[in-house]
Amino acid sequence: MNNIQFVLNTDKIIYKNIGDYDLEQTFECGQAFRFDRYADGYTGFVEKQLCYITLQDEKGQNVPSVCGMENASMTVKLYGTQPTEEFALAAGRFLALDTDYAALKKQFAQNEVMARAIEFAPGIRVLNQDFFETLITFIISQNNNIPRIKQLCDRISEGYGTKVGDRYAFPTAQQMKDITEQDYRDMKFGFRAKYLADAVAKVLEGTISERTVKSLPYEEAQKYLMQIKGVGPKVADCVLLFSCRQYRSFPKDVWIKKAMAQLFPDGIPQEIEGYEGIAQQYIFHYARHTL
DNA sequence: ACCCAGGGTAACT
DNA sequence: AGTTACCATGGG
Repeated sequence: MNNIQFVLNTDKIIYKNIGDYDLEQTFECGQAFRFDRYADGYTGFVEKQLCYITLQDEKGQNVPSVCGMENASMTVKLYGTQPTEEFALAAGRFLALDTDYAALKKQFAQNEVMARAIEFAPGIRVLNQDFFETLITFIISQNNNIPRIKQLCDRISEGYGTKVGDRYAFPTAQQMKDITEQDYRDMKFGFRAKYLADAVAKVLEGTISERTVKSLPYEEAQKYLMQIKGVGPKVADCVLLFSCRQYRSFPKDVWIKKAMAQLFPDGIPQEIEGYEGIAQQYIFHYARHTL
């Protein structure tokens, strides 16, 4: 774990000495569906606050990527509110600034194939997103392509989320409580309609609680999430990896299955043990852009 | 028109 | 335990 070093300003937080980071690799690698490229960076919601995220090189110049740079920084500008120290820490965790990626990558790169995948996209970070949003968006993701997943996530946000500035936050479970299965069908969610209704209901009635998921060991947490209709091993793994810090959770989609067969015919290399999920992001990105 | 998508379920061997 | 059709929709 790293210490998160930051400076609070009136409307923004500046994180210092952040190590390798690439905004496009991080926000467009299929882990988050509600961040948009804007000006020199990306906008989206962090902890229900609308943020504008940019990276700076050692001279303070905005750049899309700071891989290989010393003393790079990240700026998170808030819309219409003042950052607190508590928010700065939470946002830092969301953005994975508290995790020592230099050490992880050094360990992974002892494997030759992993070294290649990391070199291809050294600025990927696994975000730590909101539990409920991650659950819902990855139910939507099943048997669906990324552009359309984004579209459907936007649709549900614009219909039921809180408007902040000119954008809509992803709705809470409470905000989604009156959406019926038919409503989801009318919004073109297709066969996922009943899955979404079940997920929201189980979260609201407490059958699925965020606190419980986060307290359980990996295997039990996966089974626990699979109580929800339409949540199988892949969706559960995505939720655990992208919102519960279960870094050994290894979502296996069609791309990863293809990539693993080709890149690692002998199975998962021991160099990534314990952090298969983080390693998986490099492999996923590498596979999608080269295979 | 055609294939496929960051899959899951149910109904089969 | 390991296959396979089917599910809705629309991006490319």
